Amino acid sequence: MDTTTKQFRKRNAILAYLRQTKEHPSAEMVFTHLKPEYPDLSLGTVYRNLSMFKNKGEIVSLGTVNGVERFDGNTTPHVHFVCMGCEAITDLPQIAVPEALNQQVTGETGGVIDTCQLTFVGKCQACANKKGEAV
Amino acid sequence: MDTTTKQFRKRNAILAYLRQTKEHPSAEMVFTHLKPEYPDLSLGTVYRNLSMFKNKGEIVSLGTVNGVERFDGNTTPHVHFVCMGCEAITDLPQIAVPEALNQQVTGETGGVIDTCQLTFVGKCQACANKKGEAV
DNA sequence: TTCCTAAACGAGAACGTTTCTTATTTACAT
DNA sequence: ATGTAAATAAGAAACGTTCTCGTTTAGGAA
Repeated sequence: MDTTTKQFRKRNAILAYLRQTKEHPSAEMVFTHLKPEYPDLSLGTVYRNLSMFKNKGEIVSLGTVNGVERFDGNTTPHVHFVCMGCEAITDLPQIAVPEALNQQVTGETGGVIDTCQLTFVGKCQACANKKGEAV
Repeated sequence: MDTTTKQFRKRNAILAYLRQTKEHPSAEMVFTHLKPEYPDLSLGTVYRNLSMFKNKGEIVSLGTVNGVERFDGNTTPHVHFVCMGCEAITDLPQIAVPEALNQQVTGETGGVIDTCQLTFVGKCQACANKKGEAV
C-alpha cells in the first residue's frame, strides 16, 4: 500500500535532521521541522529520542537558552555563539581551545573531565542593529 | 517593637548571600539557606529578586544543571567546573581565557559579545570514586 | 499467511521549575 | 494619622520535559 517504509522509524529522521542542520534545535524545533513530513509525529517521541541519543552520545546538549534545551548533532567539540535577541546558536569556526586546559583542570579538581563548553553570549549583527530602532 | 529592621529587605539578604557563597546556588538553594533567618521568606520572592539582579547585571546565570538554573554572585568572568554526580559547581582558579578571543569572535559574527562562558563538565573526585562502588 | 514478541510510538497525564496574580504588608513622606 | 509606592507571601498558572499506558509496527517463527 505504502510505497516506502518512511512512516516508520521516526527515530532515524530525528537523528538525521540533527546531523544535517546547523540551527542547534530544541525539541520543539525538531518537532516543527519534521511534522510536515511525518504528520503523526508526537512531541513525546521527539523528547524520548533526543534523550536517548544524548545518553548514547550521538548528539550533544548545548544547555538551555531561555529555559529551552538545545541540541547539536555535531559532537565534535567546537565553540558556539548564542544570540540573546533571536535565540539563534551558531558555530564559531576554528577557535582554538587550548587542549592543555583539560589536563590542567583535571589536575586542579582531581576529578574526571567529560566535556568542555566554550560559549559566547551576545547579540548577532541583525539583533544588535534592531536594538536602536523604535519600539 | 522589633530591635532591628532585618525582617525587611529580604532582597538585600538574597544578594548578600549570592555575593558571599561559593556554592553557585539555585533559587531553591537560596531559599533553603535564608529560610531559617527569614522564616516568612517566600520562594517567589527569591525567584523575583534573582531575576531582577540578573537583569541588572548584579549577578550572573551559569545556565541550568539538570533543569535547574544556577547563579553566581561573582560577576568577574571566570571558569567553572560542573560535577554531573553531585551537581556541585566550583570555580576554577586562574585559567587564562584568551582575551583576544572576544575580538576574534566579534570579527567573525559582526555582532556584540556580552559574555564568554567556559565550563568544564565531568565528575569531581568524590563522585568519580563512587562510580565504582556497588549500587 | 498467521501468530508472537519486543521495540517504537501517540496521546495525554504528571511532574518540577519558573512566572504571574492578587491581596497584604512595609517604608516613607505627607 | 493618612496616602502612596515598593516589597512581599501565597498560591495559581504556565511552561518545558518526563512518564504512563494502551496501541501499532517490525521482524521472526510456525
